[in-house]
Amino acid sequence: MKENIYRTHHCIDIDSSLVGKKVTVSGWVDTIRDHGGILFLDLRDNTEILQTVSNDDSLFVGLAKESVIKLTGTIRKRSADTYNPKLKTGEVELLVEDLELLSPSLHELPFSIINSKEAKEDLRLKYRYLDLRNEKVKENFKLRSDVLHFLRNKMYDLGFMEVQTPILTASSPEGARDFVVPSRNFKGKFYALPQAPQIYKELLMVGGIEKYFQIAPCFRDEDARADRTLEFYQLDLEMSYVTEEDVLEVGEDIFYDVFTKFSNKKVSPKPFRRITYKEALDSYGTDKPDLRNPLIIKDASSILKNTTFGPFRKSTIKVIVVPNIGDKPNSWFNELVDYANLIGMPGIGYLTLMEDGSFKGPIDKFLSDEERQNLINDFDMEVNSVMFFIANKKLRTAQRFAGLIRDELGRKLDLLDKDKLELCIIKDFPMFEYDEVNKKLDFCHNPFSLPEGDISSFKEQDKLLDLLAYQYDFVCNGNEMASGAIRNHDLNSLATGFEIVGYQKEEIEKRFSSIFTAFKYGCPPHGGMAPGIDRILMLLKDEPNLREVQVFPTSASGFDNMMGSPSELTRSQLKELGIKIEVKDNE
RNA sequence: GGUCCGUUAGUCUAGAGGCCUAUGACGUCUGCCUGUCACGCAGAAGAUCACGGGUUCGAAUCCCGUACGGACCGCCA
Repeated sequence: MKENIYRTHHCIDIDSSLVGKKVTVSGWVDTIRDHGGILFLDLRDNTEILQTVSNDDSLFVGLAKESVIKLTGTIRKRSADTYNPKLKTGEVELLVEDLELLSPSLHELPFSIINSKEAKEDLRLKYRYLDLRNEKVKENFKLRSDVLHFLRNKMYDLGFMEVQTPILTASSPEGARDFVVPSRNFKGKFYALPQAPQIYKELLMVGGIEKYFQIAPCFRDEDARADRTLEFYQLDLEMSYVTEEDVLEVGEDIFYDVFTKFSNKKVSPKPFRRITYKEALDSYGTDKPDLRNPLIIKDASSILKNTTFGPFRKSTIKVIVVPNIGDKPNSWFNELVDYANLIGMPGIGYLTLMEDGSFKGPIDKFLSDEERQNLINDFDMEVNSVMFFIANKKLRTAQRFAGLIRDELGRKLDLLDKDKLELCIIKDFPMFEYDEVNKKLDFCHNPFSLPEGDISSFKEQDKLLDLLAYQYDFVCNGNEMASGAIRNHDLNSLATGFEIVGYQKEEIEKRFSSIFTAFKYGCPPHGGMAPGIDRILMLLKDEPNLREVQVFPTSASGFDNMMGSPSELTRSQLKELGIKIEVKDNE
C-alpha cells in the first residue's frame, strides 16, 4: 500500500516480519481492555484487527469505542502463550507511542456493531453506516461488488456492449406505477424514472447495437415485499437476430456461471428444465415453482366428476399425494387445515390409504368404490400415504391454492434440500389474460412480446386467451430471477395487441411514438431478458429479504428514515416547479 | 385498499389482570486490577411498558382506535 500520514500499513499486513519496526495505523477503536497497569486497545481497519498495548492509560482517557484514531508505535512479538489464533495479526502487537484522535465517537451507540444483525431492521437502516462496520453485513456488499464485476466481465466476454440509457425518461402506461420527476423548464410536465429500459433497448436494436447490456436501475412505485423494493438493479440485455433458444442459452450461461462461482450449493446443470406456463400451473400451481419440493399436483376432476360431496361438485379438484405421513397425529393435520383457512380456502380434504386398502379420512364416506380404486390407481398411492384435496369452482383459484398447499407441505415436512439451487425456465406464457376487475383482456406478461403465430388472425376473445407468446422466466428455488421475451418487431401486430387490451389507435401512436416510428425504418428481429441482480444476491447469501443486499434501502413501506425521504419541498422549490400541493384529509 | 403479527431502559429481551416499586444479558458511567483479546471483579445511572381512549376496585398484561415496523393479499408486463 501507499504510505501517507495516516498509515504505513494496513492491519492485515502487520506480522512478525515487522517486529522492531515503527508503524502507523489508523482505524476504529474496536475494544479497550484496561487492566490497570496495562491497557489493550484493538484497532480495527478495513482489513483486520490489530492489538495495541500501552502501560500509560492516561493517553486513553475518555476515548470511546468506534472513535477514529491514528496510532504510531513499535511492533513487538507477543509471548507465545498470549498468541491470538483468531487474528491474522495474533502473534504480534503494537506498543503505542503516540495516539491521535482523528474523530471521536459518541460513547453510546444505537446498537453494538458486532451484533448489529440482531437489532431491529428499521434501526439498522437508520444507522446503516454503523451496521456496515459489521463484517458480516459488509460481506454482502463485498459479494455484490464481486458479482457485479463478474457479470460485467462475463457480458464483455460474450461480446455484449455496455450502454447507459437515461434515468429521466417518459412515463409508460403499461406495467407498474411510475415514479415521476417534475420538470422546471416544462411546467406541469413530468419525467418518469424507468421501470426498465425496455423501449430504449429495443431502440438500440434499431440502432444496430446487436448485443446490448446494462446494469440498469429500475424504479417501480408499488408496495414492497420481502423480494420487491422500490428500486432495484437488473442485468438488462438484448440481442438482434436471435431465436428464443439463443437468448435462453445466454441466460443459462449467466445463471449457471454466477451461481457456480459464488455458491457452494448444487446448481442445476445446463440446459435447465423447460416448463410451459400451463404445465407449471397444472403441476405446481404457480408460474414460479420451487423444484426442490418433490411434490407434484395432480388433477382428480374427471375421476370425481359425479361426486356426491357438495364442495367438490362442478369444481376443479386438485390432489397432492404425500407418501409416509399417514401416522402423523391429528394435530399435524389440524395445523394444515388452519393454514388452508388462513389462505382463504373453505377447507381441505384428505384421505390416508390404510394397510387393508381402505381409506381413512373425513371425506371417505362420500366416495364410491370405483372412485376409491381410480384414485389409488391413477395417482399410484402407497400404503400410509395421504392424499390432499384442493377444490374450487375456478380453475385458476384451485391451482393457486394447490400451489400454496404444496409449498406449505414442503415446509412442514422439510422436503426442500437447502443445499440446492434448482433452476428452470418457464416458457410459453399466454399473450393475454382476462382481467376480472376491468372485465377486459390484458397483457399477461409484456406487451412487446412476439405472439406465437399470427395475432391478426385471432378475433374471438376465447381464442385470444389461448394465444401463447415467446416470453419466458428464469426461476430458481421458487423465485422469479429473470424475465424476457422475443419482441414483436412487426408494427401491425404490435398495434393490434394494444387495441385488444383497449387502446385507441391514435393513443398507441402517441404513447409509443418512439418505438412505432423507429420500427418504420427497419427493425431486426430481437429479444432479450433481464436477470434481477438483487435477487441473485439474496439467493447466494440466503438472506430473508432484498434489503440485506441493498446498501441503503427504504423500509418496506418506502420510507427512508436515514435520509428522511420522501420529504416535502420548500415553497420556493414548489413555485419554481409550478406545483401546488393539495392536501386532502380522510382520503 | 385488505388480512395477520409486532412495539417494554441505548440494544436484545422476561412478562399471560394484583407477585411489577418491571426481569436478565449486553452497552454506558464510577472504582479496582500488568497479559487480556467480545478481559475480569464491585457498584451506579438508565423504562412516562409506542400514543389516545375504554373495561376493571386494579392494566405492560383485556378491548377499541391511531402511529410506526414486518410478513402476506391486492398491486408488481
